[in-house]
Amino acid sequence: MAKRKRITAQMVADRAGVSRSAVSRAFTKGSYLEESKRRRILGIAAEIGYQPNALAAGLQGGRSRLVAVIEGDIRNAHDTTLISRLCSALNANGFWPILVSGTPINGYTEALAFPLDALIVRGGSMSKDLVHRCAKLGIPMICYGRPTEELNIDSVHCKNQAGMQLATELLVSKGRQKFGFLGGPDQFYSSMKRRKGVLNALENAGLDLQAEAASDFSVDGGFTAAKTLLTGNGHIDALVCANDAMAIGALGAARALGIAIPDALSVVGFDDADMADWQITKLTTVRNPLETTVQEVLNLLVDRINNPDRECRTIRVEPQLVIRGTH
Amino acid sequence: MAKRKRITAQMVADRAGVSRSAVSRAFTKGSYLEESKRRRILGIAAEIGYQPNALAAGLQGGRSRLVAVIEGDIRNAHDTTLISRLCSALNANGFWPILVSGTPINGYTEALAFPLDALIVRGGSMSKDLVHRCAKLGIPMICYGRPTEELNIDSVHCKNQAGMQLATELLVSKGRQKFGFLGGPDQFYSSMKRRKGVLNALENAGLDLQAEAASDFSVDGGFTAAKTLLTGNGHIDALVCANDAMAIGALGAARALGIAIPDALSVVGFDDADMADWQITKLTTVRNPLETTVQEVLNLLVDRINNPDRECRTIRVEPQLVIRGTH
DNA sequence: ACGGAATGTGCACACGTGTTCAGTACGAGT
DNA sequence: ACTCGTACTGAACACGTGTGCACATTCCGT
Repeated sequence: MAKRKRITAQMVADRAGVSRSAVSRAFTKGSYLEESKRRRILGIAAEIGYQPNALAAGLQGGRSRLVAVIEGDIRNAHDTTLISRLCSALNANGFWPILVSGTPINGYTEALAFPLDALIVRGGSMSKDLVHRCAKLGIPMICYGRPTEELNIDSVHCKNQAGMQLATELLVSKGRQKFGFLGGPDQFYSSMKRRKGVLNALENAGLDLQAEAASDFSVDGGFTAAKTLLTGNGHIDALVCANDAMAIGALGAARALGIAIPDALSVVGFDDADMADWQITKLTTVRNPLETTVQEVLNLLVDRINNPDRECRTIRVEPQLVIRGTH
Repeated sequence: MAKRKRITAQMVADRAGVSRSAVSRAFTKGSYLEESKRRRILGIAAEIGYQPNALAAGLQGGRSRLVAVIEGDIRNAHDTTLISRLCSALNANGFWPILVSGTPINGYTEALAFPLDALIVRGGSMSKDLVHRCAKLGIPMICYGRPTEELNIDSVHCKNQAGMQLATELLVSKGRQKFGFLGGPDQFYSSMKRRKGVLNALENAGLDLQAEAASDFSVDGGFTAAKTLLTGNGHIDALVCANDAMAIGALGAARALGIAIPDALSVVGFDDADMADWQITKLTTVRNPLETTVQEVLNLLVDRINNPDRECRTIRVEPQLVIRGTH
């Protein structure tokens, strides 16, 4: 073997005694071709294992069905899950996701070597250069996790502020009065908005934020930060966390300190990640719905491809309170 | 815009007053081209945003640098992490991973529409058809998670049996005598081998397995199964779990039942997943090293591309005992 | 001054496909 | 019989690139 010889349409044509065009037509539905001939061609193709070369087809002017998914540096397990689902959805809709991860070399513009049908990127991984080049080349760009109206780019993101406000209001309604907030890295858009949600709810209730700490969206980070927060001077009876991982760390810290949950302390998170629903966790949280987000991204993408000149759109996904056992 | 006009080498050539060949050569290192001319070309290319079209280049006979990564139906969080790392590594080495996930339609053979440089697949997601077609087309196939010598396919997998045996021996050396085993789905190759490791260690120590249950590699599954196991008739002082997720579920079950860990019960897992090292967990486990696996897969791949006719190779990755706090 | 090596460049081909365009065969309508 | 429309087909082109080959130019040694 070794010779890596690709099976071409010409071979099928020779074998079937037809022209190469006929073979192409046999695979293109909506083309004129005598039914018996089409069946014979498809039969021979299956027999010798012929498949139209997607590269050549993509070159041929039309759509390539290739979509770059810029993963960037992933921190959050929830993000990894989202990407995985997104790729599945792309597959199911006949697209081929090319995953671009790791640290950016040229702001991820290397991926533009392919004639992409679209490019999907997380808000945090967008570079000016990438945006500029995509616009110039006319490649649709879909962003998730952050609004991008000002850049004239389609985007999908969860209503972070409203969601966290909902969760905080729940705790207020339970009679909690001394609130702490466990945030993520400063530059994270989502963490900033979620914090705002907490402050809004507290202001509406005439309460103040008693304590605050920032960590890195990880379980361990949450554990350490919560431990400090809970052993600090001011007493706290409610801890709102900017994501589920940190909330779970906080639960561990409370347990280590002998603080009863939810009797002495309410803890809520954000995302409704897998681990929030574990029986050993049962974290009260806010659902940041993956399926909806994925579906909306796909809708935007398909819609944009069919109608390249339409106005850009920003989809705000509705968060949802998930009542479990830690509030 | 809308016209999605790709910038071609010809445009750069016109602008620079050279032939199109010169432009191609400017981007191909190792080609003869006057240095000043090369610089001028690259300058103009950067200016108008030209990049060689990877599709056209791939079509041109040589390597396409495309690698299909068959993800299949992912169950395990650890698998998702592996795939993410794998894609990063492929990126870093100049390959473009096309992710194929979801349920197989034709045994994942649709991905062969691309002239792939290679195809990476998990042991569990291999179909006879896929193997056959790849062999016929001369596309290198790398498998991970299962040995595949009999199929003449390169593969990488962890020494499941030896690893679990190591962990069991650790518990034996601590004086544990009543062992339970928490396994995964029957058809999982890895679970089977890990169980064998437990039995080996016990046999060497003259001990019997006291109790056994099978679950689904998930935290919740582990929780439920462990609860049953721990409340059953036979008393148990050591619980060996086929992966970390189930072990963490088991830890939760023990806590719920008021069983002190590690005083009254030892628990060990397998994988050394992220969650095993959480401060709230500190699970004693066996490292199934991701980085090594990824690196070995990449080595096999590059080596195979450079030398298509070499003998197939099976790499057995050495597991490593990770001592933490639950044994 | 002259032959030959060394260096640099452009032409043309190949890669494998989808699709347009002109053209053939054939049946039906007048 | 003649025209017209219909069903079908093959030749040819375009997509954008890398590279073999032949040719042009420069340089050097004698």
